[in-house]
Amino acid sequence: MGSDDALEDALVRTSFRVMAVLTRIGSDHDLSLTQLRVLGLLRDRRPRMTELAAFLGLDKSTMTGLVERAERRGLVARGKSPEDRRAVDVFITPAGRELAERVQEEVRAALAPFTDRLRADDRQLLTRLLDSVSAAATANQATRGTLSGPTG
Amino acid sequence: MGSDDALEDALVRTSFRVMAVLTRIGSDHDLSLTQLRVLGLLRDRRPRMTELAAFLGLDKSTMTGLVERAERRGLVARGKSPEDRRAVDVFITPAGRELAERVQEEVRAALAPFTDRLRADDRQLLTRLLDSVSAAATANQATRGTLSGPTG
DNA sequence: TTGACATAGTTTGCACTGCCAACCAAACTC
DNA sequence: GAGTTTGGTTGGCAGTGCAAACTATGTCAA
Repeated sequence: MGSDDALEDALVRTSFRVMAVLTRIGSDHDLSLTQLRVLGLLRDRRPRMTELAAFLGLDKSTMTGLVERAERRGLVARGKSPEDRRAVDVFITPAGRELAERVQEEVRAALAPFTDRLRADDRQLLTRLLDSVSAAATANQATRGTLSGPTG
Repeated sequence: MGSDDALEDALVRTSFRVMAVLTRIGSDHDLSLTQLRVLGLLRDRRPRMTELAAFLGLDKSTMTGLVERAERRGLVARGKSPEDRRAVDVFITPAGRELAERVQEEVRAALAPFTDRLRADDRQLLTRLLDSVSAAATANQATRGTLSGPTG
């Protein structure tokens, strides 16, 4: 098999570091990791509750509370779909967008010190490699995500 | 400064993918991300409650419940320190160690498909670059973490 | 030695996260 | 139009995590 697992272990270690940064910055703004993701997702989407839940890998009942609290804070809003009167779609408010952008900047700034010690060409290389890994994960997730529907 | 933020964004994206894998595998074994970390940490340490909390960046009161539940499941145990009768140190049980190792293998296996599409030399390169980033993060965290602990 | 203060953990109370099962309402199906 | 599926909410439950209050032990100084 894959001889040694150094790469997998390094991915896990690094991910925990990154999540620690995200958690800290999120909590500075009273946002959980999940809410951070929601805000990020809504920046360029206007999904329905169920779609949002699928994106996040959460149960739809979890979304109700998540959106409800974010709505109470004025970060997102719910709209009724004209096509399907059952459906509720979720979108980000101007305040939510502003917060999402501020948080993104803070995250970038907080991560920069860790990546700055790399040379410019290494930075570019790392970006490419991570994108490659991430893309593989996405493709795989899409495969599984589809399965979660009606059948196998 | 750093011109574009592609690297920081790639780190965040990849980290979310990795955490999704960890979350899924953890939940297969009824373990939260935090419990996964606890078990991992205890594999080669026998810290006190407060040290453990500092490692994880959590409040000590949070540790009480976390350890209590893991102890109830027989994964960890508490021991009284002979030097300081206030102190409680935490260690992993054989069952806990076995579970931790099984989970680690599953995580490696689950991540392998994503990294396998890289060529061997790219894998090695990525490992080196991630370790470099991770090490920088550790140094930085150590600086902050140490302040709460006894000393440097 | 005693009194003041610091440290290690626990307890209590609170809000949030996330799941499941049950439910309602609107769509689709035959 | 009865039966089923789909979209979302509700209620109940366990776990996570924080903050404040508390107990017990340790430390330091007068």
